[in-house]
Amino acid sequence: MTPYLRGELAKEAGVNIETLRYYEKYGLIPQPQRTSSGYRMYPEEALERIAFIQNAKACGFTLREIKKALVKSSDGSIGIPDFITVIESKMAAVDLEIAKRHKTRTKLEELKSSLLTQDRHSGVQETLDILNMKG
Amino acid sequence: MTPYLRGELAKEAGVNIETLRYYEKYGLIPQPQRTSSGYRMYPEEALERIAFIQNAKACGFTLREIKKALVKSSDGSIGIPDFITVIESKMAAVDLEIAKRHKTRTKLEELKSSLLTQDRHSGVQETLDILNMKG
DNA sequence: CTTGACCCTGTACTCCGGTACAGGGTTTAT
DNA sequence: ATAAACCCTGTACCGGAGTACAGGGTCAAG
Repeated sequence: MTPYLRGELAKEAGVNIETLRYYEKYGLIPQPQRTSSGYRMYPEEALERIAFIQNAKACGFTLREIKKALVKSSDGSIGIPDFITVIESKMAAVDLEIAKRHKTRTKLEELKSSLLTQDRHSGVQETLDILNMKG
Repeated sequence: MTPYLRGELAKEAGVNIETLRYYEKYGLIPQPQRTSSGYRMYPEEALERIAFIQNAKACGFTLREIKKALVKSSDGSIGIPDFITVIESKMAAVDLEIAKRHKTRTKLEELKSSLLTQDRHSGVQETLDILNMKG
């Protein structure tokens, strides 16, 4: 099965075929070998690399951050303590996002209950007024 | 004080001056009257409209959704029950986002503790392997 | 030997919510 | 009268993560 052509790898890894070209240009995956006619031939490891990227993405890392991690790791210049710092700041960012969404949810609940306790015959203007409240 | 020029309204509403032009083109705020020389003159209501938009944005509505709501409300064709449905589906969406972020957080925690319990002399490859785990 | 499915390249476009800039006109104060 | 501080327009750009398309080349099957 290995090596994979671009379409095969894309299918196997569950990403769009163009994404592979994008990642390559972005520097997230190394330039693969080519056939004599210029077709990309990906080794088995490419599949793991893509999986790694998807996983890191799912952890909330941006491609830029993933790239940095990959580059640093090939240097060997980053250690576990640094990595933990990165993870901790990412955790803090995620916490912030969660808090923000909780606030949003509260707002929405308030809005909903204002609507429910409102006069049955009031119109939309009042709805807008409610949404208009500073809060 | 009213009517406001564009810069005045922007300052008063706490948005960038260009945002007003953007909202106007987008159809979120009506075309204001103009002076003979073409300057926009916003009525007092514009301020409320901007506040409404900011508020709805803070509730997690996109500009597109806000526009839809505004358009419908000027029709008079949307009632409170519809609005409640909209709010509820937005709440569900927010809940989903919160859940997703909780999952992310868990992943990050796992990753961190794997690193902490790891052999002090292990390198980055192991770290990458951890991130590489399906999960 | 032609058809179809693949591959190559570069470039442009998508969404979202604006922001910035160039090249002018106007208004206000001095 | 002139400078500063506004305003006008259209258009391009930002970041993030791709996606789409045009205009070709290649490979395997029938």
